[in-house]
Amino acid sequence: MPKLGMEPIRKTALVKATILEIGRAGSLDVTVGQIAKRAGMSTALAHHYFGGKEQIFLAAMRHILSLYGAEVRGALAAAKTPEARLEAILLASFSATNFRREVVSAWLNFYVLAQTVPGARRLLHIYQRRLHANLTHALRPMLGARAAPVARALGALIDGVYLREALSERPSDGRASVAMIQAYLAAELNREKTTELKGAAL
Amino acid sequence: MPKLGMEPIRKTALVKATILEIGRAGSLDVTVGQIAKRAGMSTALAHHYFGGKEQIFLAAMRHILSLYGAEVRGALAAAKTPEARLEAILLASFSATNFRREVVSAWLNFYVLAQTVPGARRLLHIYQRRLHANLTHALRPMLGARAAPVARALGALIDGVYLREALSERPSDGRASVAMIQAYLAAELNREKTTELKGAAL
DNA sequence: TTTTTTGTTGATTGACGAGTCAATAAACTT
DNA sequence: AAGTTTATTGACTCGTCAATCAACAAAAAA
Repeated sequence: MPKLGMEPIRKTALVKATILEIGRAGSLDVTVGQIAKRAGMSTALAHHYFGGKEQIFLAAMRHILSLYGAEVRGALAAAKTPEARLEAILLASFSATNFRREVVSAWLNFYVLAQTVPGARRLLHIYQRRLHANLTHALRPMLGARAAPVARALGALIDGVYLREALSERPSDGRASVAMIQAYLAAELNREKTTELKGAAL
Repeated sequence: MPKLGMEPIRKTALVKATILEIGRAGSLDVTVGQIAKRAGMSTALAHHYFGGKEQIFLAAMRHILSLYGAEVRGALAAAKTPEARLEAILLASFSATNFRREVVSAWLNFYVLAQTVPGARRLLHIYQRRLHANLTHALRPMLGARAAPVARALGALIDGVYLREALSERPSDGRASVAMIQAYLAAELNREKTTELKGAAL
C-alpha cells in the first residue's frame, strides 16, 4: 500500500520514537528494532530512511534542539524590555517540557555523544552559541560591555542548574531555578549601582 | 601460580582499566573483555571479582569520586582563611586531573548512569552534598545565613562551568574558570557592602 | 503498457558480548 | 597427606543486534 510522500512522515515518526526510547532506556542503549517498532515499521525501513543508527541519533538531537529553540523564540517574541527578555529565556529553559524524562535523557546523552561524534559536538556548540547570543543581547542594555562575560557565566549557570534539577530526587518545577538565577543576576546588576553609590558617598 | 591476596590488586587494576577504557570509548560502550584485557587478565576473572559489569562501573565511579575528594581535602588542609578555603575548592575542582579525557568521560557517563542506576544516583548525591557542605562552610564567615543559598548556586555554577569547559573545542586550563567563578562571588560579597553603603547613605 | 521510482518487509548474515562452568594449580589448613 | 580455599582461564552458551538483500506492491512516468 505504498502511498507516496512517506519519507518525511516516517522520518519524524522515527525521530520521535527515538527520543521516547532514549527516555525509556535512560541511555543510547537502544536498538534500531525498538525504535522502529515504536514508530510502527520494520527495522529495514528505518535503515532505509536514515542509513544507520548514528544518523537517527543526530536527527533526534537536532529535533530536541529545534524544539528548545522554538520555545525560546516564542517566549522572546512577547518580551519587550531587557528584563522580560531574560526572564523569557529562563522560563523557556526551565519549562516543564525540558524536564520530561525523554528530554532530560536526550540532553545528558547528547553531552556524552558530543565527546566523540563531531556532528553532535557541532550541534551542542550551536546551542551554546545561540544561548550566549540571546543572553548577551538581553544583558547589553543593562550591563554594556560587561554583558558578554556575564552572559558566559549565566549560560554555564543555566546548564549547571538544569543538570542538578534534572538529576535531583524530587524535581521541583522550574520556578525555583529561575528565581535562583535571577538572584544571581540581581547581584551582578547591584554592582553597577554600588559603583554609583560609592561615587555618591565620597 | 596463585599468589594469595590478589583480590585487591586485581580489583584496582580493573577499576583503573575501566576508567581508561571509558575514556577511550567516550561512553559506557565498553566490553568486559576490553577492560579485562587492559587490566591483564581474563574476562572470567573480572566477573569472578566483580560479579558483573554494572558493579565494575560503580566501583569506577567510586574511585573517581574518591580521587576528587582526596584532591579537595588536600587543598583544603593548607587553607586557613575562608577565602583560601573557597579558592582551594575551586582549584581542586578545575585541576588538570579533572580535565583528562578519561575523567571527563567518566563524569559525563556517570550523569547518564545516575538517571537509572540507584547506586550511581546515590554516589552523585554524595558528591553534591559534600561539595555543598564544603562551600557552605567556607562561605558562612563571609555571608552568614545567606551562605547556604549562595553555596547552592555556586555548586551548580561549578558543574556548569566544568561541563562547558570539558566539552569546549580548545580547553583552557582551569584558571579562567576559577577566575570566572570568583568574579561571581565578588558580586555576591558586594551585596553585603551595598547594604551597608545604602544604610550609610540614608 | 512497460518501465521506473518509491515504499515496505521477512529473512538472513555475520559479528559480538555477558555471564557460566569445568578444569587446573598453587597455597594454606588440619 | 588429604582436604579446603583462592586464583585463574579456555571454551562455551545463549542471546542480541546492526546492516543487507531479495522480493513484493503500488504509483508515476514513458
